[in-house]
Amino acid sequence: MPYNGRVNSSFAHVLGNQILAGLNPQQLAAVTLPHESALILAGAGSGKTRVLTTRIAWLIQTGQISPHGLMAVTFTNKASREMLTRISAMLPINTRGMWVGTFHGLCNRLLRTHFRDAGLPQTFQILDSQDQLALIKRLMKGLNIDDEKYPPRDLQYFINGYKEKGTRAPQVEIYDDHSRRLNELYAEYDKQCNREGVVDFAELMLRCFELLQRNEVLRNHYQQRFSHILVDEFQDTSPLQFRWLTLLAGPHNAIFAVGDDDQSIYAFRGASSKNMFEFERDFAKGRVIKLEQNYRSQGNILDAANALIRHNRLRLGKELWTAEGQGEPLRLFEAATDTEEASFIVDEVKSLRSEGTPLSEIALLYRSNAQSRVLEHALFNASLPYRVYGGLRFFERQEIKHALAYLRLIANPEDDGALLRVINLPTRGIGARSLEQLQEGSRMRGISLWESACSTPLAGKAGIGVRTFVQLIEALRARCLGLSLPEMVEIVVAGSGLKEYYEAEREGADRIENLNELVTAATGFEIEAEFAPADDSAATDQAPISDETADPRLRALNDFLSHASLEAGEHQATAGADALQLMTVHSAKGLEFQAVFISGLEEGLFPHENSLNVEDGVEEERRLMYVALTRARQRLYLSVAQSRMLHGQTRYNLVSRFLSEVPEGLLKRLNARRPVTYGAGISASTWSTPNSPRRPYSMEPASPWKVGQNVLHSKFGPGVIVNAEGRGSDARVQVNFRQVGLKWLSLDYAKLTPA
DNA sequence: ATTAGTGGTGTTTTT
DNA sequence: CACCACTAAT
Repeated sequence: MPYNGRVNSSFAHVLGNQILAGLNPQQLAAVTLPHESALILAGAGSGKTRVLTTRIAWLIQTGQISPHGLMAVTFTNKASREMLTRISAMLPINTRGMWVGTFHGLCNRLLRTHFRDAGLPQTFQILDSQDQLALIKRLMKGLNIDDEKYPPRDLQYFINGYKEKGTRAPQVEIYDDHSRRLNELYAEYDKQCNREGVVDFAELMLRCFELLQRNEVLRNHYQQRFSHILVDEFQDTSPLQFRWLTLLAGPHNAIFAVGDDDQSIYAFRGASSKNMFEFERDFAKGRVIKLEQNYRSQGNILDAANALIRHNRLRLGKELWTAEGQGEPLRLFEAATDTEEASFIVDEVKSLRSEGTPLSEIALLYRSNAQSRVLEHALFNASLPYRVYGGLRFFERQEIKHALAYLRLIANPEDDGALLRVINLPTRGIGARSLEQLQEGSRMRGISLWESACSTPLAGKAGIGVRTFVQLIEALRARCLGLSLPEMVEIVVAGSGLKEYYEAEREGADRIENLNELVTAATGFEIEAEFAPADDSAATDQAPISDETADPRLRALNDFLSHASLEAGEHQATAGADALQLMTVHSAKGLEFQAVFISGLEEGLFPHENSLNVEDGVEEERRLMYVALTRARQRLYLSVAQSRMLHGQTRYNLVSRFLSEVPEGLLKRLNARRPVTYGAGISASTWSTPNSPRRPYSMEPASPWKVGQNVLHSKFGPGVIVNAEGRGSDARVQVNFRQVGLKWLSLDYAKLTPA
């Protein structure tokens, strides 16, 4: 629907009232702020998304801007979809052409439109983290770098870290030989990306930033266009993203930043909630609105969350409250093993379901993806339907990546990574030796592997294989031009030989299934794209500055490939069905459920052990726990497993410190710990477990000190035995103490008491 | 050239 | 345990 510039005022008045109805005073104030930058400190469940979308609707409805005159940025694709859905529910406009998206999505859009100005090929491809790591390894091998001394992962971290700060290799400060070498590799890596026409995630941001900084005409154009910039989850912005925002805002535009410093959980990715302090000081200039009324969770849940987060020092300060009642206490279950924890969860889920809670309203949260296995196993055996978010996503599966590599080669033959992935898959008799020759050739002549493959005649079988491959790609490309996207994918899937390859595999059935699914995904993608034909270019071409439209025959393919990298895809079976929701705490951010299980509340896991040595690491973990707690509306379960199978071996952990930060009065312990006597007068304590009365160690001869035993030391405090050796007076045990960590103690000497 | 098998190693969270 | 990199056998 075309925008008329101004809406009939009485019409706007009526609709405006409808839009604003039901907002609390703080929300209303935020929604109707004047055209100035402001910071909205919005606690969990305080109607953050509602405020954001209502402001957009209000700005448009009252004629202050057109749908093209604003930009709204989110972090996840989920969030941006949600925003678009809500806007279209409020306003009778076509949201397709609006600039609402993730940072990376919007940067991609800008770079595609101005690829020439950005110094990129029209068909540049996006590397996901896997692709990036593969490129780094390849680069290092080519340069004969010792990957013991310079682990590829470290280099990846080094490169991304600097890119997220907006620093190119020449500007990096060098401290020692090691960082000098890393930085040389950073420069080499960027050169290689440029040669191949590929761009990693961080590069997408940085390239776009530099484009706007360097090109005044473009910058002015977009500054004039986006008079309002709205940012969701502002606490998660990196320094570079912050500078990108302020560059687009220029001196006159307003940035409406919504965020919650207590929910900042992406510091590891370069995010810094310091941006919030800086933004308040330099842009919002004291215009801060706090949204503290929570509309989601009942009192006890909020009390727990507030009590927990008070242990953090670095806060802007904010306390959630609710007009609803206290509700139920939090339910705590302490299991002996991870398996027992899982079967407890299964039992509870079953009874929740029988009480009428839809499975889709129940979430199982955990700190790390690896924890989902045990839960999935138990759910599968209980035949409860579930859906796992995260983990290996659709577009990250190897068979899909292989198919995409063929498509990428058709779009951009310079993409060495794509070529290496499929030149010998299915096998064409091209082995390591021949590949080395090709790589050597392209390194010497400074050309891509593709060119090398086209021009270097190799002897024997390999030579035939290479020629077959080159001809195959060229034939596929020729057949694809002029076809629709799903037809292209169809042809590539059928013509690449991938299907035959997987048919020969024993476990290839799922993979073939996924390849067929890829064609479906392409069909769905094309249908969506058709809803917004030239909507965007119409708006962009207000000024004659965009590069000529991409070859339309490749445009669809390129868009699809970008989509595959940027939105790896919650593309899974059982999507619509009523199923339990399994996900990491990170991916639960922004969601809410009637009942939530937080499992694995153990030291080393949550908080994660890797966070303990990081500056303010535990505070970030605590914020993560805060996010987890505030996902629940009515019922919240917390569970601990005393022992857990991890990395292939059983580990014994202490109960998470976060549990002791939740006031005891808010908890209902589902299994009270009580002393149990074993053997000849040897007193031990164990966990009373109604669901599985037999514990593993009840099978073994009684002994006072067993691995897994909780103990109390007069000096070191509480701990758990993690290891034991020796007999009689030589007997020693290794204890993991809450306060002082691991210690070996002689049983003859140390004053240990069972706890 | 390809594959199967071995041994060593490292593991958070995501666009 | 799962993913590599490397080796030995085909």
